[in-house]
Amino acid sequence: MLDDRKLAVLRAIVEDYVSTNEPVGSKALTDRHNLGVSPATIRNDMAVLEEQGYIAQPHTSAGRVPTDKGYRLFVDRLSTIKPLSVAERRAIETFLTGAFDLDDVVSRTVRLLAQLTRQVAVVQYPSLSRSSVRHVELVPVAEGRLLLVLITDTGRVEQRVIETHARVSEESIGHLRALLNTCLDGLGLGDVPAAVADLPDKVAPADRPVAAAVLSVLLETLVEKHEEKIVFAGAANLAAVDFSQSLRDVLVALEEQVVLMRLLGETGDSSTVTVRIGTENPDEGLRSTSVVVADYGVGDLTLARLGVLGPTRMDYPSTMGAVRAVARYVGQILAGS
Amino acid sequence: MLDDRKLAVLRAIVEDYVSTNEPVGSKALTDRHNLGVSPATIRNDMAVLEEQGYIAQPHTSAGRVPTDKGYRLFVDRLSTIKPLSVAERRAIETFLTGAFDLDDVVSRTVRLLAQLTRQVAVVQYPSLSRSSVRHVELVPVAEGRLLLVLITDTGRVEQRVIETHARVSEESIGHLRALLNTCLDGLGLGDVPAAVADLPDKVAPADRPVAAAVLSVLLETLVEKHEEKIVFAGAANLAAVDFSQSLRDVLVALEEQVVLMRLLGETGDSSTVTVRIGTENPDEGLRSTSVVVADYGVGDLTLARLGVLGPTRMDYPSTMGAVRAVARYVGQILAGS
DNA sequence: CCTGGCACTCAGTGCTCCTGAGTGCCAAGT
DNA sequence: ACTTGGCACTCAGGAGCACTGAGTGCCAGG
Repeated sequence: MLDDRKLAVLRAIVEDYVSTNEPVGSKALTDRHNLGVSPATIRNDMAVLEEQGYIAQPHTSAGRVPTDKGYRLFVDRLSTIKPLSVAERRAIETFLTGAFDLDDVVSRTVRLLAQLTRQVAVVQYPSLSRSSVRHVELVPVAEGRLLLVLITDTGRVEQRVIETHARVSEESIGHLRALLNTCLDGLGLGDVPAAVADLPDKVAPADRPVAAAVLSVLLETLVEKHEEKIVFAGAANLAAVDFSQSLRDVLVALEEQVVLMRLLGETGDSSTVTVRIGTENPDEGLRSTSVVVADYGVGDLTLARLGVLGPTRMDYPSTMGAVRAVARYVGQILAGS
Repeated sequence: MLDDRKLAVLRAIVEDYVSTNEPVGSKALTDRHNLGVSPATIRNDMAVLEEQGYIAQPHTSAGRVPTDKGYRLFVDRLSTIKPLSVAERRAIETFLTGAFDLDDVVSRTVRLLAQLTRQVAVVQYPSLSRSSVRHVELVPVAEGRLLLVLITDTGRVEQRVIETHARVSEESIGHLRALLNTCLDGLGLGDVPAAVADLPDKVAPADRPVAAAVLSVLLETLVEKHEEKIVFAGAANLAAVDFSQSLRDVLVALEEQVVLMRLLGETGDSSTVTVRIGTENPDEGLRSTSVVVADYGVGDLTLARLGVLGPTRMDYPSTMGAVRAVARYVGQILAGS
């Protein structure tokens, strides 16, 4: 259906259009790439490509521009992920290794990725549900108030205040703390609800009300924080691109946590880097953008996702390279800390 | 120098320009405001106002536009802060009262303020240094590792990992924890360094190395986190305004923590709401924006600042009203929790 | 199947002209 | 001394128009 030369033509069109941001014509193509044929031949090929929906003309007397379908083909079959340069790798390393807590890792990552790709970077916090309990702590903070601190093996720390309505003795707290830790330590957070179910029976009857309060808050925390936090950076890079009037829509979308979730979330398959192009995006305001997403995690365990959002007209190979590299490094950093 | 009518003219110009976003001419002024004089008279007044630098013409045959100096006069002498409507107050209340931790309060606040003013909202986290210690907790998380958790009376929780290089007995930890809490409880964070200085002497000799490690991390935390966190929201509202090509500069500025710090920070005086207009701003990229800032805190204690950033052409009375109201409510929320 | 040639299309540019909002100034009125 | 109507002047922005040139589609010949 599409012979090799036509694919080469499509590749050339994508590359040229990405770098110049102008519709590319048959003449320009033969000049810049040595395809070994004349412009007229190219024109025939382009006519076919257009008929199949891979490219389009903004207006009759203009060159061709790749369609979403064209980019899709390019990403799937005509390009390979471009590894980062040594300098870039080193930059990542030095930039990320200084981080001292999870917030810091995430905020550095998102800024780094934005800078590296000159686009908008999006990073999801390591999912609570996929990590496991390292420690649970109960701290009395005031009369009738306890603080529950939950520390996970990914370095995430959640804290919540518990209203006990009654004074609780140091001793009871000690018991509860010990009980919680022996039962939950090392448990995957997803398994906590089950493990918690039969805990009340093991508590001295006098402490039951307090235990109930603590456990309900604990479960609440797991559920609530399951709606995972996502941050982004590099919005300024959007202004550099010409988004006609839809820039506003894109910014609005970025500020919606829910939209960001979907943005990263719905990539089902397990390849290293996934790309969603233009109208493949679920969200209305992001129809003219593409998203490059990768999982990150420790070892085989996927903790969360990160990615980059930019115009469909983006340098996919490089962006994919950057996203993949950063995802790997973040995994290493998390594993090491 | 400027009689009452000239001031009225300036006020009218500001109001009209803010609402229409178009240079306002003498005719339009007499039509929309009943000033009781003819356009010709207004023209004379406008000539004077222009000579004094309060207004300017974009080009010869156009109406007048307020200058930064004009807005300044308007804000200082020609307008009063406009209180929010009842509906708006209620919205604030319902929006903020659901918050369950500090992060939540801040993130709700910033989104609320952005929505209320239809501009970019900026909120600074309650400053660590002005709050005081509610509780210090030490938790062993692994062989040779302790977690230090610092809880302040503003609900802020800081945690850091301490490498002790050696196993520490539960007992030693208990001692240290008790010691820290008795010495530091209720202390302003600014006073902690001094109080910490003579702590090592009170520790059993065997525990000295551990204590030293803990204290140094504690001090580090105070210093590092003193660089206070600032968040913003509502960037999408910028796109609605026409910032010529400087939108990019504004976005860049917003993503720089340092710039945001300065933005909120350098308002010296103690009036409820301060306004910085256009070129009064320290930062290069924000020369065409104005900032409306207010302190917030509990009682007389100022904890931090929040504010709004928008085009110099903004509705100052309403914006100031919204900022002031939100600042008060946040104070109440923080006091109540 | 490729190629050169040719007629055709049309966005973008530069030009002029025109309109209308708005000004500044002046001389007359209160 | 201030206000006012009148009037000439300015100039941004829009409409109309011709021109240019990049780019196309198609066809006949290699």
